Amino acid sequence: MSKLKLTPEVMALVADRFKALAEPARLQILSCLRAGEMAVSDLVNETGFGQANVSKHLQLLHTMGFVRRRKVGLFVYYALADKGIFQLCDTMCGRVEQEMKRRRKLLAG
Amino acid sequence: MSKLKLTPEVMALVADRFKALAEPARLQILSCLRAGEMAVSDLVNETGFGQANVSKHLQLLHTMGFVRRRKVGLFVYYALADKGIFQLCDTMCGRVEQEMKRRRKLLAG
DNA sequence: CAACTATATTACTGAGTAGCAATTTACATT
DNA sequence: AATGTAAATTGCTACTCAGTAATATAGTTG
Repeated sequence: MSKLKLTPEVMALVADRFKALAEPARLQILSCLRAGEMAVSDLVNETGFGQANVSKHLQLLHTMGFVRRRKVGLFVYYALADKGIFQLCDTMCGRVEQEMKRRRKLLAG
Repeated sequence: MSKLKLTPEVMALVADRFKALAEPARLQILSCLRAGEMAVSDLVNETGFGQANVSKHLQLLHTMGFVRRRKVGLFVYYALADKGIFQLCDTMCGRVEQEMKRRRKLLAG
């Protein structure tokens, strides 16, 4: 319960984490990882993004604590660090959904 | 329960909303609004940001559905649109806190 | 209507970063 | 050791956007 004080410094840290999720490419990568652990090359194939690109996105997601890595020989397997990411994405997804519903109702009315 | 399909288009919308929260200035504005409805000029005084700057941030937050507006004479009062924003920010704040705890433990050990 | 005030908008500059190509690093196999 | 492969890193270009100053818009008051 030790509530963290919302100093500008803490807010910058929070903002950094939101920024990590503020990129469709990274959301897509996280979405892929929902199915389970995957190597970088798998994610490259799955998403169609370039290898360097995927690698950089994964570095950022790892730095921000959203994914964990596991090295096996040449391969590096990435996986979601915890379930908390779902809550964040699902909450935001719900907001989008609600907004679309409101929009539809407005057009219909 | 009507789960929205995670098409790239939907993910872009979700990313846009995360992006709105991915800015310390906007988090600070939202944090101010936690105390209650405020006019633009109040937020300018409270945060120390420029008027144009605050206005632009508020536009974006409004577009993304995070704040509602209410015009009274010359003044425009902004307020948090709902409680859902707390959940998002608090969740992210919790992640930061947990990370700092882990960091401290690592240094101590 | 003229002067004033709160907010919004516009035009601009500088900083950050996504994406790509090329290279490097790390490990494996022969 | 030499070759091959997966992932990381680097250098680059193009684009986005935060912040600011100046201006425009909308409302109020004399």
